Amino acid sequence: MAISREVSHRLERLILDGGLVPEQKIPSERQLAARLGVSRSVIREALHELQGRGIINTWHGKGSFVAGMVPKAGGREEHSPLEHLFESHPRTLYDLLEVREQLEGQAAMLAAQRATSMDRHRISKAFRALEATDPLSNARPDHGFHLAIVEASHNPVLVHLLNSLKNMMLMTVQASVANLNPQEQMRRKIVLQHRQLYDAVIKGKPGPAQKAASAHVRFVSDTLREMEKKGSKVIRTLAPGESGAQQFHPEP
Amino acid sequence: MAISREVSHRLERLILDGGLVPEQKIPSERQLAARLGVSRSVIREALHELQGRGIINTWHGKGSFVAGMVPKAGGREEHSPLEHLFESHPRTLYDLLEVREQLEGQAAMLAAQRATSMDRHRISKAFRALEATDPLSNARPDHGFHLAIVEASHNPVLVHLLNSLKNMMLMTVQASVANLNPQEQMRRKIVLQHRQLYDAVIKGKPGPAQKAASAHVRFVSDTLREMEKKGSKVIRTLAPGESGAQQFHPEP
DNA sequence: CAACAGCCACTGGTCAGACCAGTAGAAAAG
DNA sequence: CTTTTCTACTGGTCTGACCAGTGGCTGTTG
Repeated sequence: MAISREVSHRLERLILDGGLVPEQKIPSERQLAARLGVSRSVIREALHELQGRGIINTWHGKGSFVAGMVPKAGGREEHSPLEHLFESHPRTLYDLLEVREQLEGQAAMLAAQRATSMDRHRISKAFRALEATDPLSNARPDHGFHLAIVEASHNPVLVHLLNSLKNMMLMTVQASVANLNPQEQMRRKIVLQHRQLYDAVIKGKPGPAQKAASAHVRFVSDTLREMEKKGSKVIRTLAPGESGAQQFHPEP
Repeated sequence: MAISREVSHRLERLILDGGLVPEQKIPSERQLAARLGVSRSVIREALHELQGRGIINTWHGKGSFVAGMVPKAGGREEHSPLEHLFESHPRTLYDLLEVREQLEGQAAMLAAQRATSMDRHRISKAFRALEATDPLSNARPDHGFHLAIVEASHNPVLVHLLNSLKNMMLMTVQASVANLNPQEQMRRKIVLQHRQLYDAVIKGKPGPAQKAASAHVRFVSDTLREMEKKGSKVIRTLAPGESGAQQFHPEP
């Protein structure tokens, strides 16, 4: 097998296992060449393969960076069968939340088991940003916090699925925080749930982490349901400029 | 924009527009370099991008050829990022099984709760077919049984996800039954697990149903792992004629 | 004649070193 | 202090060489 192929596989594996994390800078071509004992051409060809499959982004003069493993929002409009179903039957939202409840729980459990010190650091950072921000103004910290946990599960399949589900939700429903936070009472509960989840994951308690994450999604789902029942219109429009997915893909 | 990117785009466009036909040989790197007035490095990097996307295949000493899009029954041939990842990193199989363990459990639980009389009838029918068939000869009854249960969960998101995951598995690994059944001992265990799952769902016991389904997937995963460790090559080729995608769409 | 071995002109794969072109931070100028 | 300039990075391109598979042509040999 060609060396460049081996290199690209090695890097890809490293990224999937969490050795290299989204947004993280990859060593320069010259450094990689020296460290792996191959010529720079080989490195460049390997990096171009990864570019081709959207795993890394490269900027002239700055370097190469790991891209998020999320389906691209920009570019081609591929309406998957599921998305189609989703648009025509908004009630599917609760089916989706039902599945998310399960998967977020599993992700939190695995994160509590497998998180490396760097994972914990990223989760903590995201958590601090979450607590520092007013959730009303911005949904990003909330996404960042949950994403950090999911990625700490070191299961690329899980990462991909949850990202798809979340993006799909955002196409129909404004992020849950925007819907729920207005009520101060709700806001407090959510903050508490986040803290419980954070503690469980950081302290490496799989069981409590799973329960906390599941309960959180469950709470959001139940509350949305109740709001709709009471006639409060759930915001189903997307805030302009917030595709929910693009933020992880600053296109080169 | 980098020249190599322009070249790869130009070639991709050419291929998509039909200027270059699958199986057709692409001009040699040196020819392309001379004809486009760029260095060979640029051509090689562009070709590596196309390789990364699975658009071309390259063989040392022979040349580069336009990859034939695998003609699937459905017609749509989008190599999702996840599928791509999956083909090049077989270890992801266990990540996938890890997620399936969770989702199949949830599906069984919901099925036990929500199955209508018609659902029960379909499940029973599929179960009888499963017990009547020799699993060695055909994997369809096994799929049919699990599918009936998943559909009885009445959660379209769950149905869709598990269907996708199963299809993805079949692209890399021959259906688990084909790998496991040869050992009579394994076969008995699997039959027993199926029966437990069936009983729990039909009798409307959510908890046991969930556990049975999860345990079943877990057992398959563990066994596959063990087989690979012992050196037994897990069949990773697809049986001819079974595309794995068409057989799970009996939906009207 | 046919079958074989060897040669040779391809193909892609790798290497080395040079230079161009953006970027960002440090140092010098205002 | 702010602004400009310099400098040490980053990736992008080019050149020319050599290694390594592939397959066809050719001369030898049975």
